[in-house]
Amino acid sequence: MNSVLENTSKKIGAPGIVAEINSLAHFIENFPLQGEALYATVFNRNSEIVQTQKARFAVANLEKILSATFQVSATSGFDRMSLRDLSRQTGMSMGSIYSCISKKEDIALMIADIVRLSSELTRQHAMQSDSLWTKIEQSIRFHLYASTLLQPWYFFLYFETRCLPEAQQRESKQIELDGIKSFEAQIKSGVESGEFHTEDARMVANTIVVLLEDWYLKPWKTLSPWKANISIEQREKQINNYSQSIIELVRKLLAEN
Amino acid sequence: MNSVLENTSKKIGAPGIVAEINSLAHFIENFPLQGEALYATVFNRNSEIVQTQKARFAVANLEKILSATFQVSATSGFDRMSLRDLSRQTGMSMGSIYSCISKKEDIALMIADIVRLSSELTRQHAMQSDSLWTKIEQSIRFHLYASTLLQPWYFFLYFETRCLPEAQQRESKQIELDGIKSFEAQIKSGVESGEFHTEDARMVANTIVVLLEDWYLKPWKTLSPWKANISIEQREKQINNYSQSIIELVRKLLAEN
DNA sequence: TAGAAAACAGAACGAACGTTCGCTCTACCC
DNA sequence: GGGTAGAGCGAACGTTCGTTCTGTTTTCTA
Repeated sequence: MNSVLENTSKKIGAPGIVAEINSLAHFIENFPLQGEALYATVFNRNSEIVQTQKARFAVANLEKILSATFQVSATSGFDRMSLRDLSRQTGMSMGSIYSCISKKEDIALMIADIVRLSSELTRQHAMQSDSLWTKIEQSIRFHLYASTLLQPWYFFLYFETRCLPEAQQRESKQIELDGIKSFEAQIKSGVESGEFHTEDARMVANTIVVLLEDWYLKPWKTLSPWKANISIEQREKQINNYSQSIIELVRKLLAEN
Repeated sequence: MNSVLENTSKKIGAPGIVAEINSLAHFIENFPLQGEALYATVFNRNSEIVQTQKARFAVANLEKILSATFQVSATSGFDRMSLRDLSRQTGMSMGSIYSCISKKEDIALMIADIVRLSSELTRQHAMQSDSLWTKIEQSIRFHLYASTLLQPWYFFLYFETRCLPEAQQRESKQIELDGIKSFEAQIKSGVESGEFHTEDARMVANTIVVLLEDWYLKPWKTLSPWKANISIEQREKQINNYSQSIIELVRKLLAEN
């Protein structure tokens, strides 16, 4: 356990993202939840859930299982996805799957955990900026970056929350409310200092949050035409367009009159 | 078949809402999809699906079945709701349920149909206003009114679209895209005439639509504290607050600079 | 390289699912 | 007021689900 991401109490320490990040490429360099490291994190943070003991097998199988889960459940939902579907899609036998997890629900739990971790990481880091406006801007950009890289994860949590135990459901709602509150607080203090002008900070904050959700929930909107595999440069352009749209919109909402 | 709502081809004629509606109470007087008439409409528009022939029985049972579906599936989802749950909740036997519908999926189909009808009705009617700004304002208000009265229906369609056949899934997405396009077109023509000012009509339109969705998707946000049974006057106040928030926001987004 | 431990395979299990079937009941018609 | 169509009922059906179990193979270690 040499990483803050790997403890089992699921508290996180100081994030490993450096302060000044201004492009997707740069974000990717610093974002810890990608590739093999992502599944290693899943393994380490869920050692009580994951049955497989050897990290080498566990990480490889978690990747297969979770990827297949995203593929299958994207169209028909988690409930309709049977473990036989999963077995077919992963090429693993029932026994293999159950030597990795112990319940179907575990899959959903692990996904929810990673999304919460990702949200926490990006939000905490955005808070490191010094000016109010930069904090808002960075929060928006980081959230878009992270939810792009982990799109299937964010999407899954949103639509499958109801598969989770009630305590986890409440926690997911709380994360959204915290997001709104965080933006609201920044806007309000900007209003007090005379930097921003609005009579409804709550509404502006809420608008930001729902626009951020829209990004990973509705990739089919022509607003952000989503292809499975496009180059990082193209994706960067897409995100920049959308984040600029949001930022311009917020700027107008917070401008004088 | 004496009403435009009752034909089986599911085309709708001129809506029965009169032009000038400025309060929830007034909207309720004119909105055809309420109370018993709502379930009569379900029956008439789905005569091929509904097995029960006598309207008297069919309407009563559809009300029981659909109400129970909303109650049960709100927390656990449509897939997890078994027909035995439904039997318990409605007090009907399995046989009775199947003498009303012929497949579980039929329930979702009927709900989807009503939501589409409601969207169509409210949008068409809002278009009857003469000024551009009033059209936008009315579209927003009507949508909030309708999605409040039919909140469980709108909520269900959003979250259970994936239970529907693929053609229906595409249709649901199309409705959202049409909604955006409709707002976008009005904003654009306002920009051309100099009435509005924005460089990103699409984004403003999209923002309106996601804020409208937010209303019926997240009743738990303290933004719009949702209690099951509050008086019409209180509900009216709630909606007015929220619609005023949206309208003010849009006004600011379309104002000069 | 022998032996223990872990991972894997897939048949088997009981529960629960959506649906059907044979039957009873009831309201309305001539 | 007997006949009948249709509504209501609930046990039973075949299927599929999540999960378990019993071997077999692979991997690690000494």
